[in-house]
Amino acid sequence: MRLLPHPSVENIQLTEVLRALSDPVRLEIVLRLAAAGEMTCTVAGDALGVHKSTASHHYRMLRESGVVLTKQEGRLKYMSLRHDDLQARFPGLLDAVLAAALRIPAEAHDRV
Amino acid sequence: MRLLPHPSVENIQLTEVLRALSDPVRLEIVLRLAAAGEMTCTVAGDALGVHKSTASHHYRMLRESGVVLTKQEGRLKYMSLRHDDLQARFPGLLDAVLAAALRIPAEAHDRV
DNA sequence: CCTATAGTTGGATTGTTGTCAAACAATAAG
DNA sequence: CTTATTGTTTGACAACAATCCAACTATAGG
Repeated sequence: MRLLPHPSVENIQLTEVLRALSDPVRLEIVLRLAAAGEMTCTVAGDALGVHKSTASHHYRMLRESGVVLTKQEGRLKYMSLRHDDLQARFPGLLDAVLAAALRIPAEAHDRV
Repeated sequence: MRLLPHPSVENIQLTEVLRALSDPVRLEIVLRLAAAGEMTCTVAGDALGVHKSTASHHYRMLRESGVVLTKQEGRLKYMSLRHDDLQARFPGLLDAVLAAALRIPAEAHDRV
């Protein structure tokens, strides 16, 4: 099991987290991770409507902003929300975003 | 007293709010509004380190995303946080962002 | 009417971002 | 070793965003 480079908890930046969550595709990925816990990139990126390289780009944004943790096992990469880290750094923020996103039809994240 | 065009509560988009709050300059403006309540653009934009036209651009972003309410009285424009509207639409979100931003030195919003 | 104040708009620039396509790398499995 | 699977990287491109400057609008006050 190999861990990819991530920002430490104290280096997670508020503006970068907000920026990461402000993209509809990334928000959808985060919602899936919140609903299903750890999942591979392929599963998380299924039927997102974007090219796999675009999805890969979003995985990196989410990882580098500190929103998700990625670990590699064999040829698979498992992503999971850094829920505890984010809760420690910005209490209530992720939960508020998740609740807000869930209260709205998924198609509306982009534009109503 | 004249009101500028704003999105209605139900048309406030989560991703647009997050996007609006993800800019250090705008986040600083929002912090000032949270601390001092209603204030004019000049006061809100004082010593932000950006040109007044840039600040004006940010005021519009904040208004069009639904974060602030702007009303004109004479030649002054007063901005205030749409705290109740945001609380109704995305409960806990603004408070979590404000708390997160306050817990960090202002200079760190950009980059530590 | 003239002038100062408050803020916006338009243009230009510079940098960032989201996207796809094609090529690549790494691993698992036959 | 060969092949299929998983995901990344690189390049290209268009759209967007932050910024400044200069010009503008609108209002208040003399």
